[in-house]
Amino acid sequence: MKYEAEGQTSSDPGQEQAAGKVVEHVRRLIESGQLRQGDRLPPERDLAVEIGVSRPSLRSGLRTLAAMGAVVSRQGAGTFVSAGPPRLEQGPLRFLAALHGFTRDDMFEARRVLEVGSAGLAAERASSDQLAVMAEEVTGMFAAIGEPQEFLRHDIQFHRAVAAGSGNPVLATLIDTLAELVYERRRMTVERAHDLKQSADMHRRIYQAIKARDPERARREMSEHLALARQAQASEEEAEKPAERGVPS
Amino acid sequence: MKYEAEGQTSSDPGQEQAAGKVVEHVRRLIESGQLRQGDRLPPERDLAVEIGVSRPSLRSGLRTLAAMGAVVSRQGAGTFVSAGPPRLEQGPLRFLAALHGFTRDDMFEARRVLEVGSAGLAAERASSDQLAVMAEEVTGMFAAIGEPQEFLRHDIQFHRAVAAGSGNPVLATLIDTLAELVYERRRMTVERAHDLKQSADMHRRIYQAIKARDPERARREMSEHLALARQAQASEEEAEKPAERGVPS
DNA sequence: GGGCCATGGTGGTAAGACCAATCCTCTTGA
DNA sequence: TCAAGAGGATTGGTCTTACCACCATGGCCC
Repeated sequence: MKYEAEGQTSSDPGQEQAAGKVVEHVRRLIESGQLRQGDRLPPERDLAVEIGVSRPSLRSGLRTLAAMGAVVSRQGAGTFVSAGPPRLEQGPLRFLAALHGFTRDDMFEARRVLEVGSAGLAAERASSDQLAVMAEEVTGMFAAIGEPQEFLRHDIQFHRAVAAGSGNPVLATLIDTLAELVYERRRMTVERAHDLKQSADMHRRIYQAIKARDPERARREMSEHLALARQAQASEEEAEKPAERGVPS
Repeated sequence: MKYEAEGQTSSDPGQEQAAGKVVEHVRRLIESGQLRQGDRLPPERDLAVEIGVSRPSLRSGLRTLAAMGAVVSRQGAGTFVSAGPPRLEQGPLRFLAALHGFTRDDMFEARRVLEVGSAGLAAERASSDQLAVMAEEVTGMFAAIGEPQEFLRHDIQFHRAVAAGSGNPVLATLIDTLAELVYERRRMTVERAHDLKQSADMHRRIYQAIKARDPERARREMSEHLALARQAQASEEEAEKPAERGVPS
C-alpha cells in the first residue's frame, strides 16, 4: 500500500504543527498519570504511528520535550520521562542573560530574594528531619574548612536543605536553578577564599534561627549571609582576572 | 581561533550530538554579539552546511532553541532570535507541576516570595518614570471596578511595573513567568470577584509605600495583598466547581 | 497609479535507509 | 549448574531526498 498519491498527506490545515501534536500528546499522558517519573515511552516508530505523525516530526516534538527537561533519550535504550528531583534547565536563563545582558549580580540578587523567602518559610515549617539535614551540612562545613571544594559541596547542600524546608517545591526548584548558575563561577574562585570559617558560622546562625522557629531572624541571617557572600565572591574574582582559559564547553 | 579541530567526524564519540552542535553554534553567535534580538538566522539549508550537519539535525537543534525561547521560526519568513521583553517559557514549569504534583498554591506562594522581594527593591530603586506607570495602573484599576477583565489587565500591568521597578530583570522575568500561570486561572474566576474596590485600594497602598521609599512597608503591603488575593481566588474557585481537567492548548 | 497575482525563497513534513549504542538472550566453557 | 561472553534484536541518532505550505517581493494588468 502506497499513499504516494496526492490528496491524503496534503491539504490538512486543521492539524496543528505536527511536532506540537507530539508535545500535547505526551503532556496529556503525563498529566493523566499514564506516564510517571522514569517511565519509558513507546519506541519512536510506534509512538509516531500512534500519534499520527512521521518519525522526524515525532523526534522534533521529543526534542522540545527534552529541552524542557520533561524527557531524556538514551540511544539504544529508549526515551524516558525525567526522574529525580525537579529541576529547571538553565539553558533558557543563560540565553536570556546573553540576549538581555543579565549580570551575575542580577542572578545573585534574584537568588537572594528567593533564599531569604525560603529561609523564612523554613523557620515556620521545616520538619525535624529537614532540620537534622541542615545541622549535618553545617557540621560538614566546619569539618571541611581546609578543603574549599568539599566545603562548597556542603554549602550547596545546606542551601538545598533550607529550600526543601520551605515546603515549597516550586521555590526549591527555582532556587536550585539560580544557585547552580552562581555556583558554577564559585567553583573556580572558592580556592582563593580565606574566610570559610566565617562562612560556616553564618550558616550556623541561619540554622539556629530556623530551628528556633524565628522566621524574621532566619530571613535576616540569610540576607546578610548572601550579601556578604556576593561581596566575597566579587573580591575573589577581582583577585585573579585573566585566568579564564581552558574552560571549553 | 578554533580549538575544536582535533577529533574529526568519524570515530569520535566525544563529539556532541549533531543537534547539540547547532545549539552550541547559535549560542556562541548570540553570546559573541553576532546575533542580536530580532535578527534573522541564515536559511536552514545554508546554516546546515555552515555548521556541518544535515538539515533534520539542524532543525532538531533549532527546535531545542525554540523550546528555550531563544529563537522563533515563522514558516515562509525565516528563523529569528527572540525579541521583546525577556520571558521564560512556562512549559517546563507546567511539566514539573504535572510530574511532581506542584499545586497552584505552591506557585502562588513562590510568586509571593518573588513579588514581596521586588516590592522591597522597587521602594529602594524605582525611577520616577516607573512610579508614574504604577500610579497610572492603579488609576486604571479604580476606573475599571465594573469591568473585571479590564481590571485584571491593569492588575497584571501594575505588578509588572513593580517588578520592573526592582531594577532586576531576572526577578522581573521570574515573576512574569509565575504570574502568567496564576493569571491563567484568574481570568476564568475574576468575573465572580466582588471585592475589586478593595483590591484596588491594596494596590494603591503598595504604590504609596514604594513611592514613600519605605521598603519594609512595601513588602508588608505586597505580602498582605497576595495573601488575600490567594484567599479570594480560592473562594472564587470554590464557588463554581468546574471540570478541572481539560486544559486545552 | 493602485491593486492583483505569479514566482522564488523559506520553514514544515514525510519517507526510507543506514549507523551506533544498548539490551537481552542464548550459547559455551569452566 | 552457573557464570561469562558473543551474537542478534531493539532503539535512538543521523543523513538524503522529496514535496508541501506559507510569506514576501516585484512585475503585470486593469
